Amino acid sequence: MNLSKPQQAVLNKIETECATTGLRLTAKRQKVLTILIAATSPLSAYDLISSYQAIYADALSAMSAYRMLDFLTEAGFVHKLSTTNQYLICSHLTCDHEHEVPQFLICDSCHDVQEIGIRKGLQDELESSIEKSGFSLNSPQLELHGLCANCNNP
Amino acid sequence: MNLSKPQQAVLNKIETECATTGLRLTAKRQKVLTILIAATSPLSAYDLISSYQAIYADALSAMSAYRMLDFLTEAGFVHKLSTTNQYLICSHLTCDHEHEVPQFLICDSCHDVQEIGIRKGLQDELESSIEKSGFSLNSPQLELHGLCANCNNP
DNA sequence: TAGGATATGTTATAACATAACATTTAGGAT
DNA sequence: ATCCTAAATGTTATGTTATAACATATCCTA
Repeated sequence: MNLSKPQQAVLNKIETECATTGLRLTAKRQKVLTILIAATSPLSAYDLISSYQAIYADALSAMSAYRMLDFLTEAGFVHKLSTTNQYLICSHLTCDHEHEVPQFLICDSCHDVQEIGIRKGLQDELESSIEKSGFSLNSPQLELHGLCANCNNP
Repeated sequence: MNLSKPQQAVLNKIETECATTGLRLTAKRQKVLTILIAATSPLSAYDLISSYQAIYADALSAMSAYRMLDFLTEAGFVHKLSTTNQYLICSHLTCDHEHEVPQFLICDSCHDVQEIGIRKGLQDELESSIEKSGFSLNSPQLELHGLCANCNNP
């Protein structure tokens, strides 16, 4: 499967990180990851299974697909959109700055998804509104639905 | 089905609002709503179906359940938690202040859910970080996972 | 190189959600 | 009052998402 240069950079970065941290990026996991890196939009688990079959001429069971997705999500390489049950590569992997709370703008018209970084002030505000309750956050993720710039001005 | 006084107040408020706005709160919808008002934790659609059967000795089909839930969610009386596929009554219906962006703190240990209001500063910050992209929001909802105060200090 | 941990294979099924079309009911117009 | 229409509900079937349970293979390490 052919990746563009920036896509290849993402894959390289993940490979390096796995080598460093001891996470096992097996052949199948790498193939799944490659599909997600190359995808132009978020994929459902079953989309992924179809792509896998089409691209690698090899079956991927639902069970395996979900296991791979769990692994990649756990590791922070991939995000799951709970509101649409889809998966997408983290778009901030090759940034240098500190990893932030992922925040997704999901267009309900064209289904495009943009991952934006949460701003510091916002994150602070969010956390303070929560700590008051004695609640401790566990990697929050924001999914915001609406219309993207294109669909707003057709 | 017996509701506590504050629960009854929620139901009354919704009945009044429907009478005012012309929304049709049919008998079945009211029964579903009553179950959700009385529930001590969020319910899945199929939880609701079981409760309905148990309480009203009458079948509720999946199709109907989802239709009722859609209606109640559309109307803003009920929220859906996308991360857990569960539904719960809006806990701010009998507040006087302006209705806010719903924000949920979901405990991954005891599964308790707390609905807190988003603070003004946070909402502003959120919106400004989004408008920059030309994106227009459509009733955002935040679901934040972590551990509640009880589970933090057992 | 044996043994345990991690990953994957396999089968089945659970859990969540909606399509499509028929029928009933509520409420306004005449 | 009763007809008409839109909204709601009934019914059947099926699509979609996700996991349980147990078998087998592979990898690392002592």
